[in-house]
Amino acid sequence: MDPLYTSYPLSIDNSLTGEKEAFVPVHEGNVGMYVCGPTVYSDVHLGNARTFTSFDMIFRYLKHLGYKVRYVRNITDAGHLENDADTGEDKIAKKARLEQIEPMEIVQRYTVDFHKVMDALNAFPPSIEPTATGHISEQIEMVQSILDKGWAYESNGSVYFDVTAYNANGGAYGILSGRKMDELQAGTRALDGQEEKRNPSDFALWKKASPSHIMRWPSPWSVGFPGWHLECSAMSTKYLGETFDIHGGGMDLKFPHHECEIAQNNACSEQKGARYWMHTNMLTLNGKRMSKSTGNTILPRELFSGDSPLLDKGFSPSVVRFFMMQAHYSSVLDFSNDALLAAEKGHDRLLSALEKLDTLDASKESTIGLEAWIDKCYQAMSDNFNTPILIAHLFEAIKWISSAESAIALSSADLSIFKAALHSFAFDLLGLRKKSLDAGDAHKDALDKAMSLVIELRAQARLNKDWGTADLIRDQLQEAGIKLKDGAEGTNYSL
RNA sequence: GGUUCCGUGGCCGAGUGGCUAGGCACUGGUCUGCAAAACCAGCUACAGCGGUUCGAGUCCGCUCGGAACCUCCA
Repeated sequence: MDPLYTSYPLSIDNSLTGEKEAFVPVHEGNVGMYVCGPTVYSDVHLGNARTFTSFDMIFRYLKHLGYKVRYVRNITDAGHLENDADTGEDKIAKKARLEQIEPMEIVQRYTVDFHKVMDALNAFPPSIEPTATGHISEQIEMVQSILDKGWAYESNGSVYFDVTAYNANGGAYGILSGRKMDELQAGTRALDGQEEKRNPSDFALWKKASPSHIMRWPSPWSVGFPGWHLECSAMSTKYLGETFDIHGGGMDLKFPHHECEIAQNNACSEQKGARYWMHTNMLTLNGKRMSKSTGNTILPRELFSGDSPLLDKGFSPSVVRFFMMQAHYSSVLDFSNDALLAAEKGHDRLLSALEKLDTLDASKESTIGLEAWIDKCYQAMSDNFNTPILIAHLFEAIKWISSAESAIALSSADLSIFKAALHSFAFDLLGLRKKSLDAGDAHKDALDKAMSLVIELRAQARLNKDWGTADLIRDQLQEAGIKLKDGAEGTNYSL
């Protein structure tokens, strides 16, 4: 049987060209995808979580289509300059000194935290999660190779990429972000080492370490650390090759980070690295950019627990994920208490319909066009991963399932196809998770038994028209966070 | 100031020139001891002003408003 990607060919909005393009991988049937990971010097924030959740969905769909995917997402644990430090000191080292611990201790703590958040959001780990500090020699080799080409120069122990020379020799710095060279000259500020550069738009490939800089490695030029953009070029090349399929990251990395990456890759191997660039959009909170200084910020764990002045309550990771999937990855998404509340209701309705799916009976014949429906779902996803459209189609199916009089009938063959399709769309692709999986099963069993007893007692009271007792039970349970739902076939409850 | 992008019904959010996206809220109904839940039905918007077109939410121009980037940032 042919893989799904032949029936539902994928198209991707390529930010390198600005066009939506048919996706054709370098090696048929295989996909190499590199996504810029987090800098692990503080708590992962919600924006990071959105980006990585989007790429998790993309990873899931690529695999679902039948591709063999190698998904590489790095951990940046070295090499970024502190923006408000005039020492040119490593971000991680600076924080370490403030907290009086080892840099790698910071890295470890926030890496673990990051993994916890992504796990809660039901994101698969990438195939490879390389660290910048684990790939210093590869980065040094890359610097050397660019120097050999003549597109970089050494200055006082540091090495800078020579943007002017690169562009004079056929390079296209600015190709991704649409920036023109002359526009890049203005508006620079007094960064450390600026006087070492020939040109303000040149960027560091290797930086000589100041005496206070803790993270440092020997190199042919100085004891120092790699430049801001080098790790991604080095690691994507190492694990995916000089030319690979997809490179992703947040929109904010487009310039300068990804622009520099392309230049570095191109300078080394005359390949541009990735053929398809995908940029996920930003997340705002109550219509504004998140900012710690104004208090307009929220951490994933605060979102889950509700421990924030901006929220009435906590939202389960599956609800958060559903909320994110209701918007397209390439659109700005605004987080707010009200929007989350609305998403939660939709999410819960979707999941309870999926539970009801198991109780559906098969008929002799099908009365709906199941094939056409499944086709629509795949076409939405294959059209640049349009999860909001997929969700709209899912709600159409929900209507079929939950109509009281069973508006539809499905043959037993179709019923199992229908079940399998819904499960794979909701759980395998969107990555939603059933609530019951969160609670311990033993507790759940015990609660079920206790509740059926309470429900039985209330049913007796109602039979005796003892409304006082019946309503007391209902109201007290409500206060305890348990909601009774009276239906035609008896009463059940939800937490 | 420059680059990129966005402004869709009460709210959130899809829309790839012509065919009701969807969710939440709301209103009516079914059900019900009451309520909730559930189910059924209704709710037709595209910032403003011009232009192109037989036809524009969708293309072009201008105006207003917003976002990201231009300095580390998903």
